[in-house]
Amino acid sequence: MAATAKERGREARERLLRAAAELITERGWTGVTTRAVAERAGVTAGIVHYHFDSVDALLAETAVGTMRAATAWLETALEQVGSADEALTTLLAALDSYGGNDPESVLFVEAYLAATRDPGLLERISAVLTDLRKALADRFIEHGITDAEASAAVVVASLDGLMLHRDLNPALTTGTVRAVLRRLLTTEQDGEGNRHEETADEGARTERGDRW
Amino acid sequence: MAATAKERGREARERLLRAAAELITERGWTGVTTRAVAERAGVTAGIVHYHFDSVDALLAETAVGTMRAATAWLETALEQVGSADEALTTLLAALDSYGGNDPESVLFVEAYLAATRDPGLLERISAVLTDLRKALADRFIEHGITDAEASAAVVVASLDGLMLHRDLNPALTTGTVRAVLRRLLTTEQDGEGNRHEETADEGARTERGDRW
DNA sequence: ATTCGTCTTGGGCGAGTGTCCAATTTTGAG
DNA sequence: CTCAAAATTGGACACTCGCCCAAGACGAAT
Repeated sequence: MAATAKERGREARERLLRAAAELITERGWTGVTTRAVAERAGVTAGIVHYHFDSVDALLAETAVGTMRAATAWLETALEQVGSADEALTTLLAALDSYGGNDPESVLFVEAYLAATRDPGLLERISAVLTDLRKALADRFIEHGITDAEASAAVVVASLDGLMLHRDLNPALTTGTVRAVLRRLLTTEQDGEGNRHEETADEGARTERGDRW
Repeated sequence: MAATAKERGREARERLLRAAAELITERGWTGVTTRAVAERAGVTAGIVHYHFDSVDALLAETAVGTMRAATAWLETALEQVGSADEALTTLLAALDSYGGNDPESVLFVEAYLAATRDPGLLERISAVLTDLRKALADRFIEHGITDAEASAAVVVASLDGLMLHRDLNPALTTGTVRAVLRRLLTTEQDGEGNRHEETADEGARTERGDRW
């Protein structure tokens, strides 16, 4: 067998995946073309159909892979969290870590819309998000949050919505959103005061004037 | 001048706008073509560039027009609302009124993503959503909701995120979401119990097993 | 040195794209 | 009836699209 040839092939394949991810956010799902992907990856156009069955197959694999990587990172980050508030902060910080228009988040939404027209893609994406929801719900359960699964589902969905709206609404700063979202997290003994288990780290991560 | 001719022209123009709106949700923003729009509108392809400067101009006008109409309807609906909970119910019901994949909501998201690549479109869309946010915030203020503007902004953004996720998560029913979202609406004297001004109409609109 | 498997090249195919425009039809105004 | 404005037609332009494939490149195995 050809160890080096196979290796180089794998590398080209991965460059194509990365190039496709960039182009999805830049041009939109249906706006990504064979030749544009090839050019950005530094290969010729013919290569694309050697490594992938079709452009749609390339886009689907790119999207699922990118989403899986991003959520896997989030899930391990959530494991090291000491309170429900901190879990919320972790999620918001992930969005915050990018500039005005986070390319990775845009890819998420492009993938959702593409899944609208591709049942196979829908199923693969559902699996990715189910895992993320479960990871967040587990944290919520652990810290006694009421209605943990439903709360986690709404929070995860809301994050995507907030991402879409951040360009449309200058007032949507991380700090503001955090203050609102934490209200939907309540604990059992929350009846007398709506206070949360940990309010100490209030403005801990708001040091930068982040506008996400 | 030609009154009837002008009238027919106006009608053709509006048919093009409606056809474009359908195709945006079916094929995605960048997947809409001159000829497809013309065919669905029942006119020849040349007409498109008689009534519109370009395909992008047609798409932008379609999106802004559709969004403006939808939000205007919502805004008047919100005016006749008697409590903050009822405002929430009104918004959720708007999403709920459509089947598995609401074509109008998908158009919203397609427009957001398109606005990512078109500053002019971004500005027009921002104006539409600012009005909707303000209408909701006014209701919240009227009924003593804490942090009204921020809460309204998060709710409106979350709605779009929930729309995207409803196909990915069978558990996201209207009733479940409502129960979670209402928690982020708190009033001044909410300190002793986290109860809301009106809890009477709890399951009022959940009669159908709606899955949105 | 020859064979083999893998990857890569570059060009070509038919179909589809946005946009334009001269010619034609429709229609109300003079 | 005549005429000009508005709306429409159908075809053409120069590209770009996804996909395919014969031909070559090149290191590894024999």
